Amino acid sequence: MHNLAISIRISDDLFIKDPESTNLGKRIISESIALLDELGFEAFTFKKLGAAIGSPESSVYRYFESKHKLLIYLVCWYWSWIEYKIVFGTINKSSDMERLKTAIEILTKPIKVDNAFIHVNEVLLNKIVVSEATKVFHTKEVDKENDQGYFAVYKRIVQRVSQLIMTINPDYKYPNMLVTTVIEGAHQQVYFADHLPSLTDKKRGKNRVYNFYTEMVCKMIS
Amino acid sequence: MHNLAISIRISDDLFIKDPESTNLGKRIISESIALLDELGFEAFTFKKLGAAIGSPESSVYRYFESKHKLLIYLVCWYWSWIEYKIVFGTINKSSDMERLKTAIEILTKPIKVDNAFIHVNEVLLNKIVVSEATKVFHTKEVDKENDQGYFAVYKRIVQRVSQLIMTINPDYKYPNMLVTTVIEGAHQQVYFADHLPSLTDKKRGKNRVYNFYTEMVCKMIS
DNA sequence: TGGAGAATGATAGTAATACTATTATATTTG
DNA sequence: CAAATATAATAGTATTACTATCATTCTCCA
Repeated sequence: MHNLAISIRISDDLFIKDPESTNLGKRIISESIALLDELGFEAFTFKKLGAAIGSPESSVYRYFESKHKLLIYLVCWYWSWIEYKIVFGTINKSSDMERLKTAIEILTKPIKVDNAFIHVNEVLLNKIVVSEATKVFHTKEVDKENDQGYFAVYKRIVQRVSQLIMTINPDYKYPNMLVTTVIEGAHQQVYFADHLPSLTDKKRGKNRVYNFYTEMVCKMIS
Repeated sequence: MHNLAISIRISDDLFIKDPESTNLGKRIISESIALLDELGFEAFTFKKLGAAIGSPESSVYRYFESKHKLLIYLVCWYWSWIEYKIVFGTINKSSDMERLKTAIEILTKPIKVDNAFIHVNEVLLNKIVVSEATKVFHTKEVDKENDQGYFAVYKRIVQRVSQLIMTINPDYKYPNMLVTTVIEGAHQQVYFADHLPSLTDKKRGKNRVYNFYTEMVCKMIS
């Protein structure tokens, strides 16, 4: 169908050798997604990943310095992909309010596969982001890694949506708080639905996360 | 001042030997809080903790099975303490709305030391909860640990506040989502203010987290 | 007061993890 | 076809997250 000549560009600092540049690199990406989903970040090791792709762990280390950096790489990839979806999804909308609602939809509704990137399973990657992404910045190295620019894409998405909000209501006081509350909250509700259902409201149907956070944004900025 | 004969009761499953029952146990608690704050969960080890209290790591293992269980213990202790503050803080209020606002205040405003528990520094413990608590349930063992009841206190707090909301507005559709969004969001905003300031709205002053989430709850349930 | 039982200390050991290093063998490319 | 590059195969290291054992100290109560 639509096979665009688009590739997601990730900061050079996140890898030793660009995994997009070789076959082995792409297998590292696709298998690490599968394995991270299966084992979780703690039990995931480069040795196991090596076994999964039929290569020694030393080969993986030629692409990524550590499993932590690999996780950041994947999360960055995810947010870059989301940013691209937001940009292209909002470009043709006729009002800021419509643009805002589309952005929230992309950020809160379940993910669908995107065949434009064959070695990345976006549905699994979203699951990983939902369950593991907090570990990316909840470490003692946050400040250093923030200085390195690892969280730039995420921050840019927040800025974009905040700016939409500020266009709609220039007096609104807490645009960043509202946007991060929505983005992180949405992931949290999905995780709770799977593992701690009493912490969410599962009965409210399939679009409850989208409905809840859309209503939240509308009420807050009006 | 007020030195109540109250002690926080934690589920037996979280420790091998009750740390409240001995002097060494209490030192394990107080030093683990200091060390976790200093090193972060990843760099924290029982060996280092042993060194800090002048005991071999094997002694620490007589109290806690693993550093993960110790973290859960501390987080549980924290939420039990918060629950006690909510219960006693709301008991004398004259309306449900006042009770709700008090609960939100306790959940979103900065923590002050509580001299009732000498071996626990609640301010540090709150910092640990803010930076490390997501690791408690973002593991592959969530479901098992949930079955063991490790998250009961947290869930009970969510239920309490949800019920307050439902008393005020029995038609409100998403009480649990709203409450968890507030609790987790408040911690997140504090973490962002320290490490990723562009993701929050620091300019909005000291009570911005409380103000933002109080406004959110009021607007959402009205 | 003395002795049993419990708590702690001292020390050792193990499998796994998160790497680094080295050399040999493919594979690509000019 | 040679040179450069990528990968495989293998080994090694410090640290982690434990478990095990035995000696010492403390405590409490008969």
